[in-house]
This record gives sequence, structure tokens and C-alpha cells, in this order.
Amino acid sequence: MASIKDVAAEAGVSVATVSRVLNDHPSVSADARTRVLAAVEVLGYRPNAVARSLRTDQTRTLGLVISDVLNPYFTQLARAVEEQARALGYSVIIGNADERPDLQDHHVRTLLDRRIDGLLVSPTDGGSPLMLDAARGGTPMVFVDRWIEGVVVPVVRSDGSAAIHDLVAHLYGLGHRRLAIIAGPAATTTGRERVEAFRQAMAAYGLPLPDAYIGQGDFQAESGRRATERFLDLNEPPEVVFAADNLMALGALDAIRARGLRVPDDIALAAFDDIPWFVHTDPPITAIAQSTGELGHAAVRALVDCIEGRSPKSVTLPARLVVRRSCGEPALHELPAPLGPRAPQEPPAPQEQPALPEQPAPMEPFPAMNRSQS
Amino acid sequence: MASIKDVAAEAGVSVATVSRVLNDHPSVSADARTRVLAAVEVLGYRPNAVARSLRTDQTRTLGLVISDVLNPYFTQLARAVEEQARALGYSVIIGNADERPDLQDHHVRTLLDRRIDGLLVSPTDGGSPLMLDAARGGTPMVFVDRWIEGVVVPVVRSDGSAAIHDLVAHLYGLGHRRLAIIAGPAATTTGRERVEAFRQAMAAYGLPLPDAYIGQGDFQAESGRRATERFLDLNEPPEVVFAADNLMALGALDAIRARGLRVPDDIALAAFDDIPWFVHTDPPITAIAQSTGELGHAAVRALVDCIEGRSPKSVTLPARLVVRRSCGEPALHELPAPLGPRAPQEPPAPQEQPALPEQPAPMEPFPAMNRSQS
DNA sequence: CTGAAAGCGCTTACAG
DNA sequence: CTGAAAGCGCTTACAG
Repeated sequence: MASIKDVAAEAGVSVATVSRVLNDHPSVSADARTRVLAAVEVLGYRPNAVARSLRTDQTRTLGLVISDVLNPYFTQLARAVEEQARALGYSVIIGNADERPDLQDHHVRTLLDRRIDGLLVSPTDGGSPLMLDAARGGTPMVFVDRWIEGVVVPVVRSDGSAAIHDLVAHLYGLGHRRLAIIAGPAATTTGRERVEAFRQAMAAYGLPLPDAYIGQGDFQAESGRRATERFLDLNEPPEVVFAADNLMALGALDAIRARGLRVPDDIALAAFDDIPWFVHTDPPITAIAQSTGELGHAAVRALVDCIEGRSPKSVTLPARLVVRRSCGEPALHELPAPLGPRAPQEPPAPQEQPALPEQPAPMEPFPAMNRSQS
Repeated sequence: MASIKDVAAEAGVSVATVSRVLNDHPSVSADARTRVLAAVEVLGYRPNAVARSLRTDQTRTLGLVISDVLNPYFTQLARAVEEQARALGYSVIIGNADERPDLQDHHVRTLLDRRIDGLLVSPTDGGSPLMLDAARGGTPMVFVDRWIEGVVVPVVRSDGSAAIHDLVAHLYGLGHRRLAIIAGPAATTTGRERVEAFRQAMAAYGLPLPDAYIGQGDFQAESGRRATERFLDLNEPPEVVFAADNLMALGALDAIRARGLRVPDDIALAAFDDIPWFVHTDPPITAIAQSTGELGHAAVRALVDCIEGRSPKSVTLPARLVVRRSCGEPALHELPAPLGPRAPQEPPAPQEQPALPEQPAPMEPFPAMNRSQS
């Protein structure tokens, strides 16, 4: 592979001059520029980014450590991250932790060794010493989606509490009283926050949330299946299962189907994180949608702010409830006309009845994707 | 960040010695080793991979250029690739082309500039000069899934012809005669091969395949929607739509649903590439499954063979039909008992009736995933 | 077993 | 505007 020396020789100038034209340095004569460009062309020269990085101490690369690539939510997030990074002149290297702290640590280490300019992470756990040290040591870092308490790093995430409250209101309105949740790992903020929001919303409606109705999952399908099986084995199984992410909802569906049960007649199902397939499942699944694209973009902007010495901002975006049919009767707007009197629902005394959840656009199966052809 | 010099100073040895212990070179005294290791510990030293790469001319990194990260098929492929690469001591950098040749080229260029040791690509088109030159210029390269004719590079892919033949047999057996296909881009091998296999299977059953029944898609959801709308606008719409990938099937479903039509009563649907959600769609979708995990693993092995000077092997894996309910009556084995005489099906004269497609395991929603905790 | 030194391919003051 | 030279952080013959 041709090096800058070869180009210099071919063009009859010094390597310094070649470097200058390659980097658009102003003080280069038109003549020199032309000759260098010609030489580059002739030799098919491409600058060695490794050498450049060593010299300039920057790689123009962002590391992104996500919890699970097979989770469409993270896949969309990764796509948005790459998109925004590219727009700002950075590449991104993705490390997939598969929800395993050891793998997460492996990727953080690898990324750090490669001297990425900054790290975007959606932590699987409380963070290894390596990651915590990096954060404290001044490695530009931003948390996306999940974060770690006590680490002073900007956080870009969704706040699902309001949407979860809307969900509980929706379920309550449908007459459901025994609601169960499949939680994510307690080691993650999203794992804890979603149960917490659910617990509070339940309390607001005066509904009990027994321990048996809190399944412990790990955000992956298999755990959703297991938790659901346990729910179904209960003497008094829940009327609704709320899965804290889309993969656990998939597992729940597997478990429900394996017993020959039907959704929502035998048991209702809702999920955190909306994905295009939820429109076409049997039945369509009520879900809480995040603005994944915006999240990814904002995270990159924050990280690049860190890197380039500006002060980054944490960002919290709202999530929203998308009502479909997996929890019972179709939402009001989907009925052709009011079919007689509805079962009267006492709104819980102290609580204001939440506004009706917004109507999903039926023709737009990618609510959270941002496919701008930038 | 501490450098090797700092470690040398701390340990009271030369940088050469530090380097030797870091690289497990045999000729280092036990004493020196201990002191170096201690110094590494004290300083929290981590070798600079950039400098090492510049010096050794290898990055221990593989580039993977895939057509679309949002496509679960490629996402699974990427996961398998990373898994195998890690097992062999390599990292992988993913470039997402989004089915756009310009983006593909951008990533190939970036990856090459970073001096990755080898390139795994699933080409979106016939290949840019840059990619073709790299292949000819001796950059270790392997094609996965899709390939480019005339380029002497190992290819690791599935051959779907037999499964497509099985699919047509299945549809024929169900009484369908007007079958349409949503093809992938003609610039891709999978785009061409799947229509071609379909065409041949149709011919074997004496079925016509009019041009109006060949929709042109680009492997993304939106194109599946558009193609399906055109089919439905026909005076004589097809009885079956076969989408050449799972995203176009999603689009097809959107279009069908938007018209208030039902699958399979009004129109049947089948897809290439099986994904976990196909079990839970309404109705469950008949699909052709690839061994995505194996594909990814084999591709990495071939590429690393190239890189490390062994002779790589091309690999072709079979795909298999997974019958579900989206094309009509449930498969035989799903019926409780034979319900009276079935509509008599004349097997096409010259053609041997293909064996009954295999039964999908209903409890295994991840047929193509390989989640070994290696 | 150990160290001094060269060199990987760049960029960038510095001097002219 | 241009070039010689230093140096980024490593590895690796080479000599001892």
C-alpha cells in the first residue's frame, strides 16, 4: 500500500507538503496541490488512519456499548447513533454486551485500548471498575437509555413514568385489576425505574402489586418466557402481563401460546418499547414507544460536545403509550360507533384520570425510526 | 494516559523489556516480569492499540459491511460474526450500508483507511471500484450472504433454491395458482437468485409468472408495501405474495392490513428469512429459514484463513421451509385429525412431488440464533 | 536475559 | 510556500 512517502516522491515534493494538501492546509501553492493530487490519484493513495491517529491523538471514532444487538430497540438506537456520528465526522464502533457484564467489560476495554475519542454506553450493570475509572479519568462518556447512579456523566434517556401511568390507567379502564410486570434486571436503571413507575401507578389506582406479580427478567426473551410461566402457574394468575421490554414480551407470547391461551381473552399483554412487528402480532400489542432516533442523535451530540470541549447536556425525552388490542377491547377511536353504554368505571378517587392515550398512526409502522436520507 | 515509557521507568527496566512481558515473550527474567506487571498495575497501564497496529501492521480487526442493520437477519449475522471473531482474537467494526451503495462505499473506505485486517461484505450492489480494487489488490475479503460475480473472493451463503421449490410445492398443494413475488434489487445476488429459483419452481409446476406478479423491491419494508399495493390494484390480484426478505413481508402486511384484507383468507403471504416474530404474527408466517449463526461463523473462519495465510473455503448452506399458517390451511400435522377428504391435488405431471416440508419446533422461537455462551 | 536504536506513517512547529 | 526533523507509542532485530 502506497504511503505518504511514495506520494511525495511521485509528486516531487516533501511529505510535509503532501500532508498539507491532504489536510487542506491553506499555505500550499496551487501547483504543488495539483501535483500532489495527481500523485494521489495515480497511486490510489489512501492515508493511513492508524498513523494519523497515533500522531494526532484522536481517532475520530466513538465507541458504543449496547446491551443487546438482537434487541430491535438497541439496533435502532445504534443506527441513529451512527447516522448522527457520521454527520459530525465520526465513525462508531459497536460493542454488543448481550446483557453480560463480562462481555460489556471486554468491549469497554477493547474500545479504550483503541483510543476511541468517546464512549457511549447503555450499561448492563453498575459498571466495572474499568468503566468507572474511565469515566472519572476524564474519558468523554455519555450514558444512553440506561445509566449509572453516582457517576457524573451526561445521561440521554427516556422517562417512561408518565406513559406507564397512562398504561395502568388504560388497563384499569378496561377493568383489569390483577396486573403483573416482568421487570428488567435490578442492576439497570431501566430495570428498576420501570417497576418503580409501575408500582406507583398501581398505588395511585389503589391496586395491590404482590411480589408474585413481579417477575424477574433480564430483558431477553427466554426470561420473559420463564416469568410468564410462573405467572400462569399461580393459583390466581394475573389478568395482564406488562413486559418491561419487547424481547421479554416475545418470550411471554411464547409461553402464553405454549399453553394454548389467547391474548387478550385469557390474559392481556403490554410491552415497553414499540417495534414495527407489534402492529402485526396476534393481537396487535399495546406498547410504550420511545423516540429512539432522537435519543441516539442527542446522545451523540452530547458526547461530541464532551470531546470537543463544549459542555454537554443531559436529555430526557418522554415516552408515549400506543394503545392496540392486546389488553382488551379496542380503544374507543377504533370502534365504529359507541355500542351502547360502557361498563361504568369509577375513576380512583384522588387521582386525576389521565388523558386518553394518543392514537397510533396506523399507516406508519416505524414510529421510532428516523430514516432521513441525510 | 500512561505509556510504555512510564511503565519502564516505574519498573526500572527498558521499554523493550516491558514490551516483551506484555507480549509474553519467553526471554524475560521472572524478576523483570514481576516488576513490570506491578508497574502496569500501579499505573493502570493499557497498551495503545493504535501504536501497536502501526508498528505491527495488523489491527486484529475485521470489517463487516452489511446491507441493513435494521434487518433482523443481518443483525443476527452480525452477532454471529462478532462472536466467532472474538473467539479467534479479533474485533469487528460494523458498517451499515442501509442498502445504499454510496453508504456502502463510505464504510468500505473508512474500514480500509483504518487498515482492518480483512473485510466481510454483503454487497448492496455490484461493488464500487474501491471495493473491487481492494479485492483484486489482495485485501483479505469474504462475501457473506450476497456476493459479486467475477470477483475471486470466497463466498459464504445460503442456497435457498430447494427451500423455494418446497415453498411452491406447498402453495401448489394448497391450491394456489397465482403466485407473486416481491424481489430484492437485481443488483444483488440474493435479489436475482430468489426470483430465479421461484421462476424455475413455478415452471416446474406449470404455473405462469407474469411480469405483473414480479414486484421490484429493495429489501426494505416500504418497498414491500408499495409492491403489494400494486399487486392488490391488479384486475386479477395474486393469491399469494412471497416476499424475498422479512422486511418486505412486513411492508406487505402493512399494505394488506391497510386495505382491510385478511391473511390467508384474502391473500396468502410467505417470506424469505425467518424471524422470531413470525411465530406470533397474525397469522404466523410461513418462511424460509437460514442458518444465520453458522453462516456468520463460517464467514469469519474463511476470512481469518485468508488473513493468516491459510486457504479459505467457500461455504454454501441449505435453507429450509418452515410452514406456518399464512398460506392457507394449517399443515397436516397441525390438524387434530384428517377432517374428511381433502381437495384432490393433481401433482404436476413431469415433476416429482417434493417431500413434505419439515415441522418447525413450536417451542423454539429463535431457530436461526445461536446463543452459545462461549 | 536485556537495552539502545530503528522505524511503522503520519502531523506540525520551526526555520527559511 | 516549503522542507527537514522531531515525535506519537509501540515492536523487534541486533548486539551484548
